[in-house]
Amino acid sequence: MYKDLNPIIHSKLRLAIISYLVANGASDFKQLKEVTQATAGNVSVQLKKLEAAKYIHIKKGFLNNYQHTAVEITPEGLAAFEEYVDAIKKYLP
Amino acid sequence: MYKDLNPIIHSKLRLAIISYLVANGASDFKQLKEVTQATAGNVSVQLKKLEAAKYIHIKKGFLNNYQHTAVEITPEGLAAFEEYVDAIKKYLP
DNA sequence: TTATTTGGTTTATAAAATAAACTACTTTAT
DNA sequence: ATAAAGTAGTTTATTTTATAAACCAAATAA
Repeated sequence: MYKDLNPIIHSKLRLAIISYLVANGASDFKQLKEVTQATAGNVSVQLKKLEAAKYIHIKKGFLNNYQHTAVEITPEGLAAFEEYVDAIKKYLP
Repeated sequence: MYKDLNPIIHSKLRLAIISYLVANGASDFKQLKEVTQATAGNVSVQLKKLEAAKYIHIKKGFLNNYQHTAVEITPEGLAAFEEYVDAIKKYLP
């Protein structure tokens, strides 16, 4: 069933972000923007949606006097990603 | 880059439809509606988008007095699907 | 001190996804 | 013969999404 693809994960940019977090551990706003090559606005919006879904945790602070937004995946986020992977694999040869 | 995921294929329902066509050859409206468990309206809209992208070919006719909409994937559709598969695999463990 | 850069957020808009309502024709029941 | 029900889809309306442009605040450089 096509609805098995969790729409929170399925978004192109959110999938890229979650996938990166799963593969590389914790990250931050700047790095996620770089690796995805998305605009800052888009990254900001999608991080908020992932946080609202409790798939990531966002911690704002400072690093070398500049603001710094740390991002880490939650256990729920990891579980949702794994479910998503199982679901989408059914569509791939 | 997250933009490598072809948005025409990436849609949940369109991915289910294209994937089914690739795996099972030609199909028709009714069968695609059944296997995806989507509403008729949603199937109708997504088939039109796939046709507009020239990823499928739609042939309307009659079968046992009832209208019948045959659907088959085009070579462009198959190529786009294969590219999509390569792209999304980069996000999966 | 006035630019410029860094690190973001908010806002505006266009595009998507989806289901409800509708159309047209066929078959069945009365 | 005609009303009711079923088949096969399309169109329309509505809610979400995705996205980038414009914006904001603080730090550093000129």
